[in-house]
Amino acid sequence: MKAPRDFQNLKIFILEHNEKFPKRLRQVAVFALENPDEIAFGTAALIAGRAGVQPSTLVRFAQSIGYGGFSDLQAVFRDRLRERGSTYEERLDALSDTFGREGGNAILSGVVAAAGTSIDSLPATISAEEFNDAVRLLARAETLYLLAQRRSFPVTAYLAYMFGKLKIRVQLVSSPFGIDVEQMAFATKNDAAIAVSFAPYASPTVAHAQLLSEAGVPVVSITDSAFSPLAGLSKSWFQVAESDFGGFRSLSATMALATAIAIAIGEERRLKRKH
Amino acid sequence: MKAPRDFQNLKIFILEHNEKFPKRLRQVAVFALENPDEIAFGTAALIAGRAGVQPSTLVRFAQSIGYGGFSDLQAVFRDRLRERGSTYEERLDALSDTFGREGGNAILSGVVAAAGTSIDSLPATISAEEFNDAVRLLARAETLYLLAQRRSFPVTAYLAYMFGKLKIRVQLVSSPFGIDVEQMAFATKNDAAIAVSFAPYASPTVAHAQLLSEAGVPVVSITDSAFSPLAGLSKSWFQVAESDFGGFRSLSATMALATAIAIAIGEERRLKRKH
DNA sequence: GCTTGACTGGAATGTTCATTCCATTTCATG
DNA sequence: CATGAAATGGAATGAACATTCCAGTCAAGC
Repeated sequence: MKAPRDFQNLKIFILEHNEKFPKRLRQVAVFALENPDEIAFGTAALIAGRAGVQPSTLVRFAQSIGYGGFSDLQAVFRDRLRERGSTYEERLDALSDTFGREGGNAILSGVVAAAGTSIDSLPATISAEEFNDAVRLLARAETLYLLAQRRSFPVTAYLAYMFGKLKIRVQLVSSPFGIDVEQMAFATKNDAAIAVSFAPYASPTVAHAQLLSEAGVPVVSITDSAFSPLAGLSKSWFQVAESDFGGFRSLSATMALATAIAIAIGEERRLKRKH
Repeated sequence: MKAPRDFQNLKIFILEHNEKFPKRLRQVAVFALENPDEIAFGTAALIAGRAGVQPSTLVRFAQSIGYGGFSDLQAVFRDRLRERGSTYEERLDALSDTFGREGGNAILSGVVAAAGTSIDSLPATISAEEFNDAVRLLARAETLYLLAQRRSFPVTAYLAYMFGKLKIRVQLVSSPFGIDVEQMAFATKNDAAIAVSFAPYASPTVAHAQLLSEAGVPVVSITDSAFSPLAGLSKSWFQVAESDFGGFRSLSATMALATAIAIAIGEERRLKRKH
């Protein structure tokens, strides 16, 4: 038996052979895949204790899949951690010193790091419940009104495209024709709206959201803080904290959230239709 | 002397006190900050060898900043690696099993993981030289023509907004009026174009890019592979590999790249103006 | 129900480890 | 140049380590 020397393939290998392992060795296999960090850092005695086996069993396990011993196996788990690049936050820190001095490479890495940070922190500010509630609310709507201006406009443009593909009726309320208010007059409480705005909040977006909200149309917002004027008038709202680089914010995390919302609504409708 | 027990602050602490350390201890301090992974995994003897000091010096260093010993210090470096969440790729792997079964949370995490993967892989496909060349080319242009349709349209919408703030003249060639060709007739070789398109390549975008290219207008493209029709007719082009989740691709990485390009062009123009 | 081979627990072993200790060197200060 | 404290190198030490080994247990096959 010869197991691969890299973590990714080792994982697959172990999963495939899991049934063939005797009781205690399987115990080790399961523990290893579930607690890879423990394997990487712990000592044989410590890990064995946690996994409920003898240290010798760890060695036997490693040898049974073709490694020289436990230490050999541990090296694979350590390399896994080593090859994980540094955190986006660390990268941003490192770049903040050199901004302006270096060439375009620093700008690209900086924006990438900022986008990464934003995406990293996205799940933290959004609870599964809120997300599901909002999705259910939006999935019920006959027509979705999409509200955004300026920097946030690309988000609704993308949503409009996605909803189009999902065969969900939308009204993009950011037309250059100035008939926004007339458009929205058709909205009823059987519809719903998605409003996107970040500080400094574009006044048309807030006004439109207000108008719809007062007409009984449920509004779901994507914005940047609890102090946003959108937060108060929304049935539910999502906080997205886009990290900035040199004062510029990308839309990476907001786009990811928008994508998730669109997919989730599509999924919700698909399930409803089945019943 | 009492140094913090978490890596982030320890790093700051060491940097601040670096001058006060005696020669060998400073050697250790520098090595530790430059090779944090070595400290996390290596043994005292091994690390000492690499850093050019005696093992005892490592222990002395740790003790001099208030730690019990080297092992104590090492624990901080290990926690740093532990607390780095798993790779986006791993998260995607883990989710692929459960897609569809779980609720909206899985969808959100999935899209987030896919966006993270895309952003992770962005720097790999874009060399600093190419990026700088493209930026210089675009920074020279009098007017920038932005070409995109459908899914890629939000990217140019965002670019139009960014360039507007940077006081750079743009023409968004995706108007719903059908006067695109007439618009582009004004373009000269002193202008430039940014075209964005992914498979299946929207034919108007390709046609417009072709038109401009033949008129001697340099075109820079953002697309998804070397087989893209945009690749051939562009002065330079960027490859963005957006990972998908359940068949849907977000625009997170593309947005990050677009942001970086816009900032870099702004920076380039600012520097030019100074001279 | 007995035998055989695989599996497992736990003590034994030799090595490697972080740490301490002491002799020597270095450097600032008078 | 002399003196003392701080800094350093390197051997000494005892604890902790991975690994091996062996006796005991278990289950399958006849």
